[in-house]
Amino acid sequence: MKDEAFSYVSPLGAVSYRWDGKVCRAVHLLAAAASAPRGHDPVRAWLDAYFAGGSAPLPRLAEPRSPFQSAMRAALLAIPFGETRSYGEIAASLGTAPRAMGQALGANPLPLLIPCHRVVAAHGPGGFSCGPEWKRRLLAFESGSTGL
DNA sequence: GCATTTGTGGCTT
DNA sequence: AAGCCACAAATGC
Repeated sequence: MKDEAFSYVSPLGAVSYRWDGKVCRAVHLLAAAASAPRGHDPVRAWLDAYFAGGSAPLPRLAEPRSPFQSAMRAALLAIPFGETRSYGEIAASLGTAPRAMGQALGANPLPLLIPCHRVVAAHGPGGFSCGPEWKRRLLAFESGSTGL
């Protein structure tokens, strides 16, 4: 299968994702702008809807590497738009340790699609795989889109 | 109140 | 199998 790398230029930055025509295999948040987006795929539709300030049904994502990531994905998707959960909350929800959550989230191949940016530390901003600025940007965006 | 240490469970190599 | 980690809660100061 040919997983093509698409680039989506969002108001918050450039997002690169891999779409093989059926499922979204990976998502990567870039630091700088990239080439103009070109394909018509559910991923792009979702991104468009998301950055429009709303939520949309996720495209078909690649299956998680482990069952745990599946649960983690569900737990993350359960977080409402514009809200944030702590690692401890998610960890407790999954019945695991907070540290495992950090690793699992960090190993998450599909950031943004899976709202891992909505997961913050209990007493701090936490971290982000694709750069803390993205997390901050996304949270600020969601915060402004909802209550404003 | 802030700094350090330990407990913890999954992920990467 | 061993090391690493995007945390949290409990001490120590």
